[in-house]
Amino acid sequence: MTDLSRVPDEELLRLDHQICFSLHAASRAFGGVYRTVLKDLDLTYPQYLVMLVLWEHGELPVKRIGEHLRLDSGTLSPLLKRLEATGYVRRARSSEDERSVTVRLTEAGTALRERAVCVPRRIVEASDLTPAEAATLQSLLARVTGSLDHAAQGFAAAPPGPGHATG
Amino acid sequence: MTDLSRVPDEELLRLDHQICFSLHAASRAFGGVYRTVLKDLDLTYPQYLVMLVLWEHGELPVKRIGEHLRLDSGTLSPLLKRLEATGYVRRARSSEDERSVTVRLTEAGTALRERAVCVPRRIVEASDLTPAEAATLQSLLARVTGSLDHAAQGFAAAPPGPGHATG
DNA sequence: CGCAATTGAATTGCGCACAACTTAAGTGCG
DNA sequence: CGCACTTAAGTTGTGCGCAATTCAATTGCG
Repeated sequence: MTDLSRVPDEELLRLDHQICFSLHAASRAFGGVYRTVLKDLDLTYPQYLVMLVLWEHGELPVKRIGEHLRLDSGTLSPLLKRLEATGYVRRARSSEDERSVTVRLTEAGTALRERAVCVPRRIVEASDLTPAEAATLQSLLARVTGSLDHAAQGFAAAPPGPGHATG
Repeated sequence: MTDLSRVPDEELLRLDHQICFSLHAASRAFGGVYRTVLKDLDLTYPQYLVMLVLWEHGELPVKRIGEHLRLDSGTLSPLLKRLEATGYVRRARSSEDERSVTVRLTEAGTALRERAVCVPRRIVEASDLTPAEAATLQSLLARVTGSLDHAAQGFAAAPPGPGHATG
């Protein structure tokens, strides 16, 4: 088991280049393929994510959508306006709580699901991963995201503390 | 070995939700941690990537930086202007080829490396991955990026061609 | 040489991500 | 009740990422 504390900083600087850059590049590569595939549906990639959430859960307040996707109103408000302009969703203030805005699918938005059903297969094929690899990748990413979010919380709590290895 | 063609579309739609979203979320989670860690250095995450390239390769034309990071001048031009405004790089037209702009580190930019050396360790610790896991993740991401780029090329080359499944 | 094609940066326009702030609605405690 | 606090959306400003366009410099070919 490699002891991280023994690896010199200089080397980590290169390793880091590999990992952070790989993730950055992979994310953009996915974005590019989604962009191509989703063009026919008049959706961007983040808009597609919102539609997936709505197809799965039905109507939701903006807040809930944000929780599913970890996005705040600063990102979602204009995005949802564009989805509404395209005609896929409708936004309406909740009558029970006037602060809340409920987003629900229009007929066009519901119907779009039929046309979107072929998207995942095209992406998975383009990625050229076996289901097992995809599963490995997915679980590693989920773990990393959890750890990083946890660490980010720590940063907020404990300012510029010196090396506090999570272990 | 799971045969992808047997998995129903409906299920893929959910699986896809998992994979694409995981990557998206992980990328943003990394971004958040980098943002925190890099704030002291007056660098954004993409600016940090550029600095890594320059620290490794010395002065480079914009074109070369773009090749290393897969970014075009539309992204790099304003980013490099900001790096120049911060005082980390200087841009100058090449005398041999007036079309080309050479980017080189200033003293401050070179000196920054010393202060950036601790960044990777903090990120790796925050991600809570073992070196082996990091290696697995990195290689999977590299493969996916390659495949996706290749597929994207295919989209460009063969416009609305009939089913040319990548196999 | 002369002119079309190519190349490298930069610019413009759009959309996403996020921080910081604003506004309006709900909640709670004295 | 009244007033401070919290919460949900929205707005503003900055910085990516990318497509499309522009412009100048270079290259290539007749």
